[in-house]
Amino acid sequence: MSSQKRSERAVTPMSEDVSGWYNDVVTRAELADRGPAKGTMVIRPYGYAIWELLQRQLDDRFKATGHVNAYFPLFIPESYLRREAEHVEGFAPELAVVTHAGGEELAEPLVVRPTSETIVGEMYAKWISSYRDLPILINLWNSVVRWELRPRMFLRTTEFLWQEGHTAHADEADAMAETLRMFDVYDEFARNVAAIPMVRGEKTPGERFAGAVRTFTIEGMMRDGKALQSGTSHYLGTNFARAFDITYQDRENELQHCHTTSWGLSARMIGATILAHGDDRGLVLPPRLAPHQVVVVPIGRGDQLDATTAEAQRLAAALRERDVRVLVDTRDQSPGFKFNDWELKGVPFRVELGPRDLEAGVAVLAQRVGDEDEDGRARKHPVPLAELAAGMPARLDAYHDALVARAQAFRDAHTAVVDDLDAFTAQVAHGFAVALHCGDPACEARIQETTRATPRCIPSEGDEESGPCVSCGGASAYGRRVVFARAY
RNA sequence: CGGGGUGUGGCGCAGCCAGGUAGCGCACCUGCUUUGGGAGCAGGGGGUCGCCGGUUCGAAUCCGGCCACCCCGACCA
Repeated sequence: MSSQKRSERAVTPMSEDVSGWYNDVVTRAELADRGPAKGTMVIRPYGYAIWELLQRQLDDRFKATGHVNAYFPLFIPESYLRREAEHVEGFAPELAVVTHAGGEELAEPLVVRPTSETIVGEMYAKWISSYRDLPILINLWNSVVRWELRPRMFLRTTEFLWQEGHTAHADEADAMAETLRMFDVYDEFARNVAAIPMVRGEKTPGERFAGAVRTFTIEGMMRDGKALQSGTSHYLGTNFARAFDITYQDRENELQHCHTTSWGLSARMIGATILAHGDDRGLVLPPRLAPHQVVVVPIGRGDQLDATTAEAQRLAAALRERDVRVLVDTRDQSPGFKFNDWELKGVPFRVELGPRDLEAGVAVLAQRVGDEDEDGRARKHPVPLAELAAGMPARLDAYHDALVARAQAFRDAHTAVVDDLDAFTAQVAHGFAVALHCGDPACEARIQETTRATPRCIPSEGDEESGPCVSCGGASAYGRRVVFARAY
């Protein structure tokens, strides 16, 4: 093939233009497409299959920790938002408001939910009256709308899919335990399902959720060294309980305010997966989020193709028996086309099955990443057909572990402790800077202005340390170092 | 909202400077040949040239205005 043809089909190299690369991968791998209205996107079947896998595995974890699902309305009376001062202030700029409906102006405008704390609070107030009603542990799978100035598919769209958990508890200890429990669930999920080792920690006051007392976050490092907030868990104290009268009578017959929590993880996690694992060939999917973990490509023509296709189907059946998601690609395309197509789509393992292989009783196995030759091409290994299916679950697990290790190594290589502003500025250009900070919001703002980096979190793991602020030289806050990075 | 860029078949582009009614590659359809890294040949379908107005015998092309989208900032899961 001519090199011209090739470059036309390949995605924009990541090294050249990360945004261009990202857009190419999302559209060419058929994960999503832009919707007609600004900031909207259509999640295509391949992308939605990833979402369904993510959703199911996360939902299992919610159920295992005692939560139940429910559905709350899309429309919220505007006045509800106003009841919690910080909450309104935080969300006012990105609200979509419905003022007309049924051909008439509404008596009270309705906001399209940007998040559901307020309407959940209103209903919880109605449902909770005794300590016997607590805790209440509800999760919502829905979409929310936040009017974004600069949309990017999966990372920041006007409407996005997510889940939001909302819980109410008798006291702070209970609510804090819940906040941290779900924080752990997110962290574990990110590592064990999305294969992304997260930096976990607490948000600084300036970065906290509007209306929260404490916010915990998992931050992933993308291949360009930028941070992506990938899940947050909030302890809301009694802020919403006081705003919405969520009260209960305790054993002593005293009226008490509930302590509430909320926690959310969105389809942005798909964006995180793309940006954390992808390469110049396209998408790299972790096996537990891959709609097809194995694709089998039968090769040959005429009767030979019939024979290899039949064998491919037998192999696929054996793989399915072991709960491997497998697809036999019987499209009327050349084998080379299929190899490239499935590499672009990030499928972990590819099996080639040709006449020569049938003869030898083997199949040719290649993996998407982690086993390349000098030219960067996936090595091909003949594997006895009889052993392929039985060994696949272990191979998938090993592949997952290798992705985690690779991402971890990348993150470590792009994270550095820095103690002066020059080193800080250089570091955030390509990774995370771990620095002492005074905690002054004005100082945070100055850092962002000059370096475009923001405090991502105060890491949960980390030695106690104090000293001069990396920026202003004032006394450090938090008793430990803060992770700074440019963020998506 | 500031700075940069782009609008021409589904996608990527040329044509515009020197106006004459649209072309290339990919994709698509049909047929034959092919199938171990993006197949070949032949035939074919598909475009109000972002929108509105102006100049002109005639506008994708020149002039004025508007709009949309993308990228980089400010806001954000």
